[in-house]
Amino acid sequence: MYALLDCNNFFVSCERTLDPDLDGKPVVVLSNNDGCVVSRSNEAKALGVPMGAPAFKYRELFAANDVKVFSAKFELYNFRSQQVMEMAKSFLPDDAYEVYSIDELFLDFHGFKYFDLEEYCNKIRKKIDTELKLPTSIGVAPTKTLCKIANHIVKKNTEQYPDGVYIMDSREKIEEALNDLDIGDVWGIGRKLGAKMVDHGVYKASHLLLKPEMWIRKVMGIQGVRMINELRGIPQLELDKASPKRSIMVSRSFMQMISTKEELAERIETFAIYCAEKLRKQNSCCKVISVFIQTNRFRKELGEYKNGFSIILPNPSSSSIVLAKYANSIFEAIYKHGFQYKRAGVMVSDFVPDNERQISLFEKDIDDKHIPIMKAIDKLNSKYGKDKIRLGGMSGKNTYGRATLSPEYEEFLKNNILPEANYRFQ
DNA sequence: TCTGGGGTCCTAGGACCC
DNA sequence: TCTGGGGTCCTAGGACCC
Repeated sequence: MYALLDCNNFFVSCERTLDPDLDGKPVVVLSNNDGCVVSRSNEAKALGVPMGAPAFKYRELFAANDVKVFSAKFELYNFRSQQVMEMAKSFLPDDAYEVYSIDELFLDFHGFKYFDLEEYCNKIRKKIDTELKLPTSIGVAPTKTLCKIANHIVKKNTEQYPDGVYIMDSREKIEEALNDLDIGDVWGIGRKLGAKMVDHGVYKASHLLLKPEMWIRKVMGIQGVRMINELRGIPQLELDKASPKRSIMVSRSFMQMISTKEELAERIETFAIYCAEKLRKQNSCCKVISVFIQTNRFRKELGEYKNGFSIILPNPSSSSIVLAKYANSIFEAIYKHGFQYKRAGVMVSDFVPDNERQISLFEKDIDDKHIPIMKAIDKLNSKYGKDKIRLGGMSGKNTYGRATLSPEYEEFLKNNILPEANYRFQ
């Protein structure tokens, strides 16, 4: 059996660890630039605030219902996430887990045959709840896809499962769950596939199992075949071990649109430098760097332009200086005057370990010279705080709108050295 | 006025090879 | 008038996830 441990309303729950007065009140957390709702308390959900709701459309509802609104504090969420993961992992043998996202952890209960899993999961949950003040749900089932569903069931039926644990351990329980579950709520069915399924009369998860495998294969590809096996209780997906990332992206939407070339160039350079720092943190060098820029897709009347381009580096690099230079040269090539830009980003990919760099015979390799400088900068920044040391030209302006930091959070930042995240970021 | 920021995997189709 | 049949590798784009 596998389990999925999932933190309930994670970002909101993190806010409540700083201020218990928020308990029982409607609370939402907003994305960067205070743009979208990315986490909602149960009370906020009950008021009809959807996930991803643009904040400006809900200001009145927030005010009318005294909803507490917070800007995202990713340092805090990462810190809490690591606390949860550490605590949960301590209940399992080495490597019998997969950190799936900032608030989700898969557990592998292989070898727990003689354990009462319900009782054991309760123990895990209670410890996290009492010591960290973070509520979680645990779904247990024979496959990862069914764990997702078991977890979903816990969250939907809190009165029925007040302990936050559901064990899906029989044919009948699985059948019942699949009969109840809308096809769009199956892990791996998104908006497009969901619509297509409905067109073909597949409304519930169980309907999918009635379709011939050839049809599944044609409509959904190989993933679909895996999915139906997982739904039948035949494991197709193993736990992924923590592995270095295969690509790294830094991108932002700008609170105010950017119309000068210099300002946008500066942002791109900053993004490239952040990419380089993340690369060095996982001891990788990249072979490819890409840059994209785009106007506001919600303001088409201002004119639309969107472009991006990748180049292969002469030598794999993790140098801030090198990556900033190439990012800028791409930017020069794709920039078009006369538009107001809303969003831009830099992505690096095609990694090699930094001790296995294959140096081009024909290009001079300057990366080696940069490495000592870079490492020194990284060290100073980790000691004294992000961006205390910067390359000349890197923007020092804070371009985020982050209006609603609380005094408790200022206090929290003062008292904690925040570790880096090493999992997928929400 | 105001609409996030990351990631992964798969597929189709083109380039190229013999 | 006639115009192979495979393979492999790479890339862009689309789908999904949180």
